[in-house]
Amino acid sequence: MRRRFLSIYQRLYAHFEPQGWWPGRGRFELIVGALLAQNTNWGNVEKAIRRLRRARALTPSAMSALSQRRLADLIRPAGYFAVKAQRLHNFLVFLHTRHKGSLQRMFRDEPARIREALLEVSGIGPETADSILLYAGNMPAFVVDAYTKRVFSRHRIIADQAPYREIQALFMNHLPQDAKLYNEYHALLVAVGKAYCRNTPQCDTCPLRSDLERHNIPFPNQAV
DNA sequence: TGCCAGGCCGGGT
DNA sequence: ACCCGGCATGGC
Repeated sequence: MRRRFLSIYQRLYAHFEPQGWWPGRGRFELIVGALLAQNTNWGNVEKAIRRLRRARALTPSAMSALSQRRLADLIRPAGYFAVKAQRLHNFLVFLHTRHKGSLQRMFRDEPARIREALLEVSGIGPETADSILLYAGNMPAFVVDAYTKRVFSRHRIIADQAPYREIQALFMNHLPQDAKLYNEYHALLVAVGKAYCRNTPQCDTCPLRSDLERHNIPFPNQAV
């Protein structure tokens, strides 16, 4: 099983360019991106981030100074703008009360404790918490998203209804605890998911096709 | 045109 | 412990 997790990664890595998700961005911008990206097209998230940058609102203190209404207006292109403005606000309150508004302080904590604390914030669920740990904190937390579930359940490695923690544990128990690896693996799964593993799968040209064949798994678009 | 995108919450069984 | 409706914009 350990080999299989690595071979899937290697096959994806060979097929796609390195994805380099979120390089050279500030931590706060990454956290904002993680919240805005919830069930949302990434292009729309980038628009919202650009608007925030233009408004010089991409620091915790600057964003805290905005009214909910103004914040919601700035992030409008990302969709769900009212809920997301509230969620950003919830995070800012958490950061302020628990870490004096300092991300530096927040990330000094143990990853497991940060995660637990983040999950207490309304609007931050398991995936968003892990995205924050991984992409903003450079901590080895594997991020499980809709594509991860889809790709791996179609390969019969996990059940379709498998709970988040179970899937995450599977990855983390079978891979080295390496933030860089988790970052790239997750990004590659999104890439292959978008290109080949939608509702109508394109398995015949998918880079993971040989993996399906080796394990005698019928293509999802074939009758089982 | 309709469907979908890097979820999560709150209320109901 | 699940299941579901709601949340919303922009791109194809």
